[in-house]
Amino acid sequence: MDHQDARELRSRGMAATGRRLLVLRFLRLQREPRSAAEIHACLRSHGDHIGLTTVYRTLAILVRADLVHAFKRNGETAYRICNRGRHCHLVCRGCGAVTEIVASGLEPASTAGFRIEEIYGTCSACLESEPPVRPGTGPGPGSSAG
Amino acid sequence: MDHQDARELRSRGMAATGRRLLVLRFLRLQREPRSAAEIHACLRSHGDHIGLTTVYRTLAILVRADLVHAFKRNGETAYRICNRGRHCHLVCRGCGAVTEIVASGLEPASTAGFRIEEIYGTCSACLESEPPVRPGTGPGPGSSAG
DNA sequence: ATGACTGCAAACGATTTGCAGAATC
DNA sequence: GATTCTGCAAATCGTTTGCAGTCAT
Repeated sequence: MDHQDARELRSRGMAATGRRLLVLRFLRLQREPRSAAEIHACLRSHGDHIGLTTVYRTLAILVRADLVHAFKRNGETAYRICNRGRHCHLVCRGCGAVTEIVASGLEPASTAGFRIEEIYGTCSACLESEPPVRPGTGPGPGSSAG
Repeated sequence: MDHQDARELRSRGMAATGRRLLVLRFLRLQREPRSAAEIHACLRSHGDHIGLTTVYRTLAILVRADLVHAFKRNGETAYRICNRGRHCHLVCRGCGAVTEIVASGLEPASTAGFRIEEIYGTCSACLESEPPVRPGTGPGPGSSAG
C-alpha cells in the first residue's frame, strides 16, 4: 500500500514523492534485483514519466535508508528490496537470483572474525546448465600444467 | 623467473611478449588485487613503456587462462594472481584484502547446491575500525521497523 | 512560500574498439 | 614473412553533476 511506503519514507526524513513511491512500489513487485536502466525502462513502458537520473538518485536514497540493497552484476548495479536485520545475500552469477540467508551458520574457522555480507557463486539450477567441463576434456590437469 | 611465465603463456596458446611478462611479473609481486590503472601507472613509473589498452587486453587474457582472478572493487575491477584448483575468495570491502579458502568447509544446509565462488564482507581488522554503531544510537531496530 | 525534488543535457571514469606500426613465432 | 600484439585516440557504457522548473510540506 502506498500509505505504508509513504510513511516508511517520511519516517526516514525523505519526502514521499510520486517518483519515489513509484520506484519503491516497482521494486516490491520484483523478486530479483533490477538495474536502474531496467527500472527506468519498465516504469516508462508502463506509462509513468520518470527520468533516469531520478531513478539513480532515488535508489541511492533507498539504499542509504536500508530499504533496498545494491548488488554488482556484471558491469552494472542491480537493486532489490531488502529485509532489515542481520542477514547476508547469496547471489547467483548465472541467473542473478538472490537469497537472503542467516550469516551465523556460515562462519566456520576459516572465516573467523570475517563478517560475511555477500556470497557470489552459482546456484544449483545454473550449475546443471553449465558448459560440459568433464574431467579429461578441455584444459584440465594433466595436459601441460606445471 | 621469466622463462617460467613464458612457458606458462605459451602452453596456453598465447605469445610470451614482453608486455605480458611485464604484467604477469608485476602481479606476482602483489599480495592484494590491483586495478588496470594501478598496474599501468606502476609499470610506467618503473620505466616500462606500456599502454593502458594493452594492460586491459593482457589482463583479460590472463583471466581467461585462469592465471589471474578479477575482483569487483567499488566501481572498478582489480586483478590478482590466482592459484588453480577448487577454492573461493574471501574479499574484504574495507581494505581489499583477499584470502583464498577451501570452499568445502563453507557449505552448510542453507547453501545446499550453491557453488560458492566469492565471499564479500569485512575482515576482523576493518571491523574494529568501523564507525561506532552501538545499539541504542542511530537507526537501529525498534525505531520504526515494519 | 520555501525548500526539496525532478529532468534534461553535459560531464565523468572505467573499459573497449579501430586502425596503423611493431613485435613475435 | 605472416600473424599476432601494441599504442593512440575515439567510442562506449553506466553513472553523476549543473542548473532551471516543479512539486510536496
